[in-house]
Amino acid sequence: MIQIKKLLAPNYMELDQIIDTIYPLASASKNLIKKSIVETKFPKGHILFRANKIEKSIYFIKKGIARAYAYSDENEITFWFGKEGDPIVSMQNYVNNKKGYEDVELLEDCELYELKTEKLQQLFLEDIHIANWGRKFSEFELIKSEERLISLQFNTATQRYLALLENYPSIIQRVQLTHIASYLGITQVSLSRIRASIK
Amino acid sequence: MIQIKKLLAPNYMELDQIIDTIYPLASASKNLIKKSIVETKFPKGHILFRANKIEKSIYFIKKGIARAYAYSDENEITFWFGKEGDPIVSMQNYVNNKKGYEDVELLEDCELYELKTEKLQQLFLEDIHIANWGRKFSEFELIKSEERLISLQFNTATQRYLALLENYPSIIQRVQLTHIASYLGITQVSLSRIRASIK
DNA sequence: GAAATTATTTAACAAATGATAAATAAGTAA
DNA sequence: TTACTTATTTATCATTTGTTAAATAATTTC
Repeated sequence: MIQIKKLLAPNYMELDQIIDTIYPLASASKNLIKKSIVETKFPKGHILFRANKIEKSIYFIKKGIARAYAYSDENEITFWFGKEGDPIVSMQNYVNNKKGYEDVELLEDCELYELKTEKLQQLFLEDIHIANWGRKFSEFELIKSEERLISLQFNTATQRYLALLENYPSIIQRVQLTHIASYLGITQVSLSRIRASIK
Repeated sequence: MIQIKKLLAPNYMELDQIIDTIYPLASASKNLIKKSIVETKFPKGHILFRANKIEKSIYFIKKGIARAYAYSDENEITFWFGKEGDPIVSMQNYVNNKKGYEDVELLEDCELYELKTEKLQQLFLEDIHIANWGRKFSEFELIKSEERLISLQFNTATQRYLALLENYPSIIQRVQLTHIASYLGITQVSLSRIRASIK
């Protein structure tokens, strides 16, 4: 079991690759972004974003995984997972300068690239290529969000679990089932039943 | 009943207001966008987008309502409603130049503003203000998508119905319940039960 | 307006999921 | 290792939602 984990463990995701995957930039523009980015590390369990706070940065994951969750009544509900290469953004914050409704918790020791939102906003107004990079960034996040939405609306819990297993095996291997159940919109008891039924 | 419908019927949404609400533009940039837009009309029932086709335009709704739906097995599932002021976009198309998976059907006689995607993409590369306008456009769509996602994941069907009633009363008054049930992720029988239970 | 069509509600039973509690398994720390 | 804590599974029963069919209501067409 531990061997499988090791085999599937993703490598570090380098900054250049993250930036280029969103939208290829000529080096002048790319350097403007890179100059604004610093690397940081936090241990497993660190709360990177707090609900009801205005966060001043967005991040990209070099190494590790994270989850975003919010509260419904007393219950903590996970609605997002991020792994190597993924951005960590509080959308209400990033887009509207409003307080976010989510906490972001690091589920492993993480290495992150940090980018101050204010600096990025400034670059959007100064460099058309970076403005288009920012446009593509949100477009891709939107595609992901829509896929997720349709998966929730169209598929049964069992189908959603199988899809997660298929598309993001590393999440299931690295994250505890409580969080996965909540991400799938079901209880952890229900997820256990589903796992038993598909064997 | 008909009187209530009339009272709540929204007015025409003018193009300037739609553009400005996304991101205020100086008149030079705004005119570049407006020059690329033409008005069109289609009758109720018209299929504006076809699944598995590459659509060449995006639209904004001046007057009327529309829905997007896709098929899961044999079942048609509505996952989006648009009303006056809303954009009609096939995301896979707009973002990735890929075939969309959805049909878009007009649920009333509609007046639309049409904007050729290719022309808009060109403007993104030529005008930094329009690039940022396009960025804000996707950012706001992303916020809406995330809200929808969280509503699906966090709330019961009854809560989702009540929220729709609260936030988009015009949808419930103008759209048949079959579509609303499918949008809420439940059957129309189940929606009937919910409606009966909250009286 | 009457007939035909479509939309919505109601009823009865099946299947899936939730809630609670207890049992087992896995992981952590002394 | 052993004890302790946390995670996961299993069991039971209640609630919600799905499925199918029939009844009623609303809308459309002639």
